Amino acid sequence: MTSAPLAEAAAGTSPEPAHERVHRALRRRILHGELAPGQPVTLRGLAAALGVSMTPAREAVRRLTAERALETTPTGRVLAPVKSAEALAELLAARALLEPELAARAAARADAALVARLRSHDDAVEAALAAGDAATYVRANTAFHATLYAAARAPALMALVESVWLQLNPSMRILNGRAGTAGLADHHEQAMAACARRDGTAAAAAVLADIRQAEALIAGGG
Amino acid sequence: MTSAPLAEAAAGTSPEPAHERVHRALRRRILHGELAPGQPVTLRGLAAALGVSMTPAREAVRRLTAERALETTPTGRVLAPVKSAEALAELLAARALLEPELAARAAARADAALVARLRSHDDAVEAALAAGDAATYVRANTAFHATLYAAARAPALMALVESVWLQLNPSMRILNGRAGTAGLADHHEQAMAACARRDGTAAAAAVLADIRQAEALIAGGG
DNA sequence: TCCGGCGTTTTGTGATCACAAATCCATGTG
DNA sequence: CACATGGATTTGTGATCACAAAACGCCGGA
Repeated sequence: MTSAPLAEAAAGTSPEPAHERVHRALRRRILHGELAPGQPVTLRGLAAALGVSMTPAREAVRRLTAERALETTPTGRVLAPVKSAEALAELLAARALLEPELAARAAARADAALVARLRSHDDAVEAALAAGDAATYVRANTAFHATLYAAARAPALMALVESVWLQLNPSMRILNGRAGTAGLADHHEQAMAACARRDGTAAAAAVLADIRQAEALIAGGG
Repeated sequence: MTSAPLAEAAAGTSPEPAHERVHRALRRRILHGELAPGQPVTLRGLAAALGVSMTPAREAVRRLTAERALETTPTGRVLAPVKSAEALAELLAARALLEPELAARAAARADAALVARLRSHDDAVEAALAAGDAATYVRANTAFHATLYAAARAPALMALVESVWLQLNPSMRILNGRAGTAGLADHHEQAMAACARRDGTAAAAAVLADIRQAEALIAGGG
């Protein structure tokens, strides 16, 4: 197997370790909500799927479990965690504490290019919402927030928020699947307007409202 | 050569994996500030120090790097991260966002036993401060906060805060080494009083003041 | 005294293997 | 028809190995 060491060796510029590639691939799947809660992740299966041996697969899984994106049972089995309603509420509380700060910092550094990228992601959000495509919605919504916060240039805070998303997104997919109502993008609009004005306070308020809306959705959906 | 599989096998109740033991041991060292920033951590060295092979050592290191407690250079070397002043400020900002919430939740659930445990840890803090023992101070101070927040029963928030501590503590040791001033425990006193009264707001305020003091310390120390 | 080059040693990486435990599934029994 | 029980299979774990690259130290020259 893995008879082909991949053509990227020809590029020469990026001798990326295999375990990092596995980590990013699995992380992306989780962040996009493609991994259902409770779904097991086997080392051999993951390794075979990406054409590597068990060792880098194990390293990638360990990293994700450290980020709480995966869960290890007492017997060593690894699976996407099933979050209780209380756990989801706690994660949303964490978002409510962290993300407004990130939004405020981002808005203070915003420029036209950022607003344009945000607009592009928000269009995708609304399109997915209209089409009832839950998976695409989660991906686009995450991309919107990630793009906004990246402008804050606060890597440590960003890492904390991403850890929360990794825990939240698998469950969000199911949640949004049954709550495909409209009008969810209003706060995105406010956030973009705040960025255009470099208004950090308004951006923080918009993001907080966005999160509060998600909280209400969970509380309502039970 | 790990000739002795440890007597814990006799207990029978906990067949704990080796990689978890390595992870906890290394994590404890980092949390206690025993690992100086920039100090390298070699896989073989770590494995030999704990009597295991490279594989579990590698897994433990991966977990810690995922928690941002360790850093990987482009060449694969692993070392305790050297934080810039901006990075430290960002981490303290994260503490200021998260810990007051945890303190408020903890105070609402506080009982006499908790206050007693906090008192015990705070005594150790003041003793270490008086003795100028930086390492013990970091350990006792962390134990005080950890004990308080554990009462909040918010595991996800707690995990985020612990990740911040892991990044902060190695640098804190150096910082406190040169700033051994007195009167630092006042906010701990206020926090314990707030817990005794079940006053969440006051507990949050006390913790926030504690963190602001640390921020001022860093800003002053430059 | 400082600096560049070269060989040795150290180090991370990924694959493979043996082993024990857990899981799964089918079968038989009440 | 529900449920326990048996064995076959899957799975995580930890050790070991070969390999390439990086780090280190030494030495000679300017």
